[in-house]
Amino acid sequence: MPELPDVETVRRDLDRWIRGTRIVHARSADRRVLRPNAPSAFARALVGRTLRDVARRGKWIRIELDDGTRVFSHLGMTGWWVARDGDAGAERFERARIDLRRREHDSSIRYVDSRRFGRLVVAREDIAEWSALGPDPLVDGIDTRTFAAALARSRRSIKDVLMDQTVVAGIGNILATEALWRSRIDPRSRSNALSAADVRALARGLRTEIDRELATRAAPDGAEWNDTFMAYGHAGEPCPRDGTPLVRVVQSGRTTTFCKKCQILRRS
DNA sequence: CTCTATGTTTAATT
DNA sequence: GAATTAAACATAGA
Repeated sequence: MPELPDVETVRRDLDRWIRGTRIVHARSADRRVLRPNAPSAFARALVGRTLRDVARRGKWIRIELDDGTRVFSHLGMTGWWVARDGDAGAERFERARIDLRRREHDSSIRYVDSRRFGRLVVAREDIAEWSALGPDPLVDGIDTRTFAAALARSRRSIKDVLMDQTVVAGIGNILATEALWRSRIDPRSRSNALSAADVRALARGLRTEIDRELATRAAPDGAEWNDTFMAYGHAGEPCPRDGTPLVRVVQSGRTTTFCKKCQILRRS
């Protein structure tokens, strides 16, 4: 589920479901997802409060309550939120539920996460993970000068640097793979070897791919996980641009798929 | 049974 | 000390 466009889609859903409602029950027994808080603290902080707004930076969602309490949600690899009727039974892999009172009938939102890499953190102020995030492409935009400076600072591969949440928040394996394909840059290129034109192309590629994925998720058929990618997940298939078979390499433990012909290795 | 997976943190190694 | 890399986490699906 996770990566900027997916998380933004969840943020919009949550905002629609919960803004202005009052929490009548809250429960989670999952110490792993709640870390470092205890289950009792989660319920105690939420019950009776009214939900204000839902913000997002990178892959983190921040829900603000009327007393200033903040609930941070990270979806990990397999997390998402669903809305149900107040009396609906538990979902498969449900890790937390928040029951809401609204005019006529009650509703309930559920956090579902099979692998439990996601987190739900209750705090009185912003948590370190949130504050450490770099600029968000939608909230702040990607400033070419700042972006270029950050890329020039590292000798790591451009693929690794793109996924560094302190450089740009919200880029995961898919966005990095797709943006590099769009900007015709070999993912193994050293970050500090990119030219000014490369940096501009990459910023554009990121923005284009984010907008495209957001539109895909907002489409009426609502497809959440349909394969609309040019390179990601297509190793061995022809590059949509020039037909050369896409190759697969592993960088920092993550699969990267790219075209050796049109994605050129930058060397300094 | 084996392999891979949209992510992050931490331990180990260079 | 900084930078890399591997392992770990927990579970599903091919």
